[in-house]
Amino acid sequence: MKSGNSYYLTTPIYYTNAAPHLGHAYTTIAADTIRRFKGMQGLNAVLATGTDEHGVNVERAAQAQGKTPQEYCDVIAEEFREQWRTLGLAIDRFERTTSDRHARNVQDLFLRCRDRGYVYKGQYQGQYCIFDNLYVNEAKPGDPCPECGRPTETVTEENYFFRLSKFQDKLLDLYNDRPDFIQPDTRRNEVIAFVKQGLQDLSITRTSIKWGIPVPGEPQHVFYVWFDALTTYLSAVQGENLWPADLHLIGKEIVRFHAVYWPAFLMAADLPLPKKIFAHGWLLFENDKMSKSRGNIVRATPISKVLGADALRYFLLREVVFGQDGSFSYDALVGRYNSDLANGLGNLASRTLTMIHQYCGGAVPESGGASHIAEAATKTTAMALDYFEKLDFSRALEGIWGLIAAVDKFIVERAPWKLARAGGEARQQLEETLYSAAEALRIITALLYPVIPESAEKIWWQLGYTHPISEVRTRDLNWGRLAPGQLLGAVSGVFPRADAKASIERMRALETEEYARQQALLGKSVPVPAPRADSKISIDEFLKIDMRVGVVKEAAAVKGSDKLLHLQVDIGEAKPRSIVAGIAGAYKPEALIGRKVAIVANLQPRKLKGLESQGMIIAASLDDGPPALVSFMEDAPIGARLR
RNA sequence: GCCGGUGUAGCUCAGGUGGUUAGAGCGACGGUCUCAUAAUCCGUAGGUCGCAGGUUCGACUCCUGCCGCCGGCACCA
Repeated sequence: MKSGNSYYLTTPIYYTNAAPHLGHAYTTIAADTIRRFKGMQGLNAVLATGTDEHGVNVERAAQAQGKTPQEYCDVIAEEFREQWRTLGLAIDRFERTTSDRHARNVQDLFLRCRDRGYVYKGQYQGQYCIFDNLYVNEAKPGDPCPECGRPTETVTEENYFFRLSKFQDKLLDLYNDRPDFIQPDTRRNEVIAFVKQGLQDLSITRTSIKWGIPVPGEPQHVFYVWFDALTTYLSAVQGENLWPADLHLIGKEIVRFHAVYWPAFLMAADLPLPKKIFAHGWLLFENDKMSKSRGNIVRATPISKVLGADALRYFLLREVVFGQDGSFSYDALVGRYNSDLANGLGNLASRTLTMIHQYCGGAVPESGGASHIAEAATKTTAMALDYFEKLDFSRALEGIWGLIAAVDKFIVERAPWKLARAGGEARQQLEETLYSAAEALRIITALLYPVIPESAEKIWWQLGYTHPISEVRTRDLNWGRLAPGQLLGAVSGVFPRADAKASIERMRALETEEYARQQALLGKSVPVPAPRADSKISIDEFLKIDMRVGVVKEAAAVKGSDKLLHLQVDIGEAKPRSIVAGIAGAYKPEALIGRKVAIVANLQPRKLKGLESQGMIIAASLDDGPPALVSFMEDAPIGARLR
């Protein structure tokens, strides 16, 4: 049972296939912010994160470095831990899929599901690449392996299956009864649409993988990804009365696993379901998707080293609407930093505290404050708390900055420096002004603690407090709590203005270093799928592939497909080859006619959308980028062989 | 192809159930104060509200079609 005063939230557990980058940091920073906010509400907030360490990719990465999987994972898991430490994130539990208690949990969950009749042994049939030891879930017989391009083989093996098909109605009821279960609504709608079209049973074990948690009593079976990974949410707080989780914070790419599979597993095991799943959007880098193949992944620590972790936290939560995709760029980051943090909050703190030192001997003056500022502060507080509760961070921050602007304006209107010179009756006005500014600053600072904890605490000390800001509760946000007579601490700038050009250069330089360091950690062959030593092929093997120069005679879009073009390619044979190619995203049919291309001529024909494809067009492409057709600088004769 | 979302100032975005001169923040430009981090504050410039029709006395706001972008499914990988 869960204790009423607690709030348990999780991030996904991160796959040890990659080193931590800004995307990981984004989720974890948001989670840390929520955790602190819940703490401010007086709840015992517990944040769990961790690492997903099983599977073939990890096994292979370890092997490439001559390490055991466990040794390899120890290094990467520590890298994640260290990352969160460096960023000052308050991680309460760090669960690894390789922990003993987790293995027992996965096995228990499995047994509970099996005992209730939701698990059965069946035949898995699918495509498998022997070379890469990889299951290609959606591939059809004859399809190439996405990793190495070799043909996949149809394998049949004995697996355990989970009866996901039994849960369609229960899941739909769940989404219907608890509209907040999946947020934002667009994700919810997608999940409902997905479940409505029917669910297939899920293979949850494999026999060909070794690096994983064994099925009880049958060690040749090992649990496959999601059954293992999702269960860490239970393992992380085992025996702590914290389950069910109040919030699973995830990225939108793993919504299905959390919103469909996970509740089904739990229902099957008769365990309570998490309260809410919130999927945030992707962080783009200067409007492009961050991906390994583009080489535009950014890491968090270089940013925090130059502008501070709080600058990054503020930027991510202010600039990006939580739940939608957002864009990171160094320019925008520094822009936000200077305009909002340095000129806005930092400057307000600096001017307010300095004036109290100069005009009031460093003690909070005696006053109730100006009523319209008190009102504005009260309104802003209510609004910001409401937005925080809804995880609408950008709106909350926007509102808080409205209050900062109001106080700045008020200071200029009152001109305390003039009041101080005037003396006499102006004294009371001066004190009211400075009390208002200081009290507003106190409230603003406390409200911002979940988002910028380190800087908020600095301002907090400067306001003269001796207890940590983490002890502030929402009721303390009421106007008038700042005690007159309280002696301020020494003033020092919290967000010094940044030279845009210099700081960007510095961040870029550090980023390069950090990238190199992480690459070394991972072993070179992991991030860039370069050919490995044992993947060399003989010339004979190569010559089996018959590549020919051809010219496109006809090209047309394929009905009912976004990606396919149907081409007629002349390679000097009696009849042009009919070739179906997935290049519609990059090429208009008419632009291809007459173009010289390279094709693989001895590929087994196959049917795509009812059209026979008698070959394959050679194109260069990244995982997620548009393909670029191979072409020739010099005139290449039709039918010529490539070798 | 089906479903959903979206397209408003240079940038990021607000604009319940249609109604006087379409807003904010940042950026730019001009000015001001001097407590403060060349900060603050005041002001100015800048928008055919994706395009084309339609409904209406009147549409950014409703309807239809088209175009662009994003996502889900299918498909592909």
